[in-house]
Amino acid sequence: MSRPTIDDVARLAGVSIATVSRCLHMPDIVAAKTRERVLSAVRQTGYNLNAAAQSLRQRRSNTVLVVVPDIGNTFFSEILGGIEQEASAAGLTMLIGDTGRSKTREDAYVRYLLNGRADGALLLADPQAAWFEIPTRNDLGIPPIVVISEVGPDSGPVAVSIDNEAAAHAAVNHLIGQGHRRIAHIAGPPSNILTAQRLHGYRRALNEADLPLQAELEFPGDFGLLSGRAAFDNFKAQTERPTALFFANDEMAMGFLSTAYAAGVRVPRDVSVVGFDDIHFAQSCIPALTTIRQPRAAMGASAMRLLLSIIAGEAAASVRLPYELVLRDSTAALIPTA
Amino acid sequence: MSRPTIDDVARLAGVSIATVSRCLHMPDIVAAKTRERVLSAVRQTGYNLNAAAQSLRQRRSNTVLVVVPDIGNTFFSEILGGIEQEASAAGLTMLIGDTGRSKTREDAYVRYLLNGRADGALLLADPQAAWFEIPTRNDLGIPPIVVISEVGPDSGPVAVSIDNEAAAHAAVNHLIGQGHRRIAHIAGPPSNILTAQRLHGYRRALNEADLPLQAELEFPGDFGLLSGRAAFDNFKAQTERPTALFFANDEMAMGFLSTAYAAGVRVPRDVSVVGFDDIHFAQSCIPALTTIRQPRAAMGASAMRLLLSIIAGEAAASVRLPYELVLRDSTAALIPTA
DNA sequence: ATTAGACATGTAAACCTTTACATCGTGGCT
DNA sequence: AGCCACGATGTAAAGGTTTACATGTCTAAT
Repeated sequence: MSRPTIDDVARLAGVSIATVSRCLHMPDIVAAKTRERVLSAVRQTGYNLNAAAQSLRQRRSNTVLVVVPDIGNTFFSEILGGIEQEASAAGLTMLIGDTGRSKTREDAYVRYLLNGRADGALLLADPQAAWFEIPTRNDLGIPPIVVISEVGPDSGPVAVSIDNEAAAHAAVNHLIGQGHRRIAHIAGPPSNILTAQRLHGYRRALNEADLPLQAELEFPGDFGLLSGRAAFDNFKAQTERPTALFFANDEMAMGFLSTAYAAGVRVPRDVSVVGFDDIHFAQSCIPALTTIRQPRAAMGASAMRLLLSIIAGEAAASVRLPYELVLRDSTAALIPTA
Repeated sequence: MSRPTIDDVARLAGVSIATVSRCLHMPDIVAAKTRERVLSAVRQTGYNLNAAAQSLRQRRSNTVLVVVPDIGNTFFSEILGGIEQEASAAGLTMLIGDTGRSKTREDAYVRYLLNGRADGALLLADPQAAWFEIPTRNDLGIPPIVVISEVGPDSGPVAVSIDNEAAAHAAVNHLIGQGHRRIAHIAGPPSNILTAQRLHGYRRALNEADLPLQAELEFPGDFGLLSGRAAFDNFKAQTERPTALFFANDEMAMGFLSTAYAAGVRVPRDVSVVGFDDIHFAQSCIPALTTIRQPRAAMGASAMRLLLSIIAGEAAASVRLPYELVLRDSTAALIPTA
């Protein structure tokens, strides 16, 4: 009826429960003959370890929680790969919590961590308030947290990120270098910390090239396909259209590309486009998208290693990794109009 | 140094641990004044429930594990949304395990479930062997499993799916209805159960229209962007090119679209394209992709409800949900060549 | 022959909750 | 006045491991 326990195995094998436990975790210190008998009893009973009891006793769960704002965002998958690699090398199981940007769900995962179901958490982007209300006092035995992507200026938790401001600056500089003078920026959602940083990079690049900042060239956006479409309408409505667009992420750029194509506006002939993130589909856009690549696998791995060392009680500081401007076919030198 | 326990709270509030527990779970049966004192003690100590102890005592974890073969595949996100909704309504936390199609990782999640860390599991697509070696004997207290998408003919576990064979048939029939006679199919990976079913649908449609099955019209594929590109090379190399292509998923179709575009082959003028899944980006392909939509949210919700009822000890049978052929711009009537 | 030590196994405590049952006090009823 | 019932709280057992320590056996060195 109910799960077999270690007692059942011990009884069947004619040994004590301590020996069973040892067979399972340190097989080499138990006599070969005994071990064989025990393992056979394990098979016969269909025994499985009770993780709750184990966690309770060991005061750890051998699990790492990765909290993602939106699984649908393809940006995250490669990061997860990097995390998994390091996690499983350290004997931890990686579990993903998808908040769907909902406060309720987010709270559920905060509780999950606080209740000791995970030995630590990795937060991907867009960290909402709930996580920062967690006291970091490890005198309370609260599991450590590492943030991937940016954290606010108060920078409570340890973080792994690229320099978003510099990357945005590089992207816009590339456009300026190609002769563009009227460059628009489609921003991310205002709530996102990255939005401000990428916007700053955009503005700084314009400033340094003595180009004017114009409010009508800063389009709102929310990182979704639809924002990209809206950006096209916005673009089209302008009396003096920008010749280049810098999107705060690839998905919006893709939304723009398809809408523009349908409306007969050609990229890069009529307008150059730069994205941000280098998501999987960026290479198969039409045209292939020039964008900023973040070293996603490395970011994940790096964050996981950081988390592990904090769990191990070592001091650890935030890490900044290099980005890369990937030149593809969506940008071209400005053709001076006659 | 270490986590505060319920004892610490009880001592501080001057009550027994039973009262503390009651305050946390059934606040209304404890006197208002006491409750207040206890809750304040909880705040002061920074107490958090120890999930391991709770699970151990209650013999359940209030967690559902969702196993995904590849988080990067955007196909899954909407399914997860449907699952989450039902799960949280039932008071369960949804956790995602990403196997990355690796046997090792998959085993890790099997163990996770078997160890009682989750009260049940939902498998998304591509179920590998490991899961089916799990004895379903619930006399051993093994948590139940529900599969989303197809299961093999032996159909051990309960499943939620669409009729892939019929859907493929409908897709190809649409092409035939538009006058196409030479229709190719780009299959999924041979290991995937869906591959065979979609292939059968394709073949049956051809058969019913008295069109010959030709080996050179059945391209291999693996559901990835690159297979789509390879399909283009394959397409281009044929002496008598197909006039329509039915891809076993959208991602491959997208790979084809961008390659074809770059090579000057126009869709749907030169060749019609149908995908499968209706992933997020299908609407913003160039041209927008005709495809089969699976009711993803409904599939997730349905599977979760099924799992819940099995957990509750009720009998439950597999469910089949309706699909939909979404007509967009990548297919057109065949223009008879002069 | 005696004993130190290595090796294999057993004993029992600790990990932290939940919950059935017991206790105690109070107010309402007869 | 005495009793019942009920509401609020306490007591203690149970849930299944891991692991420090104890025990016992055997080998090898003196």
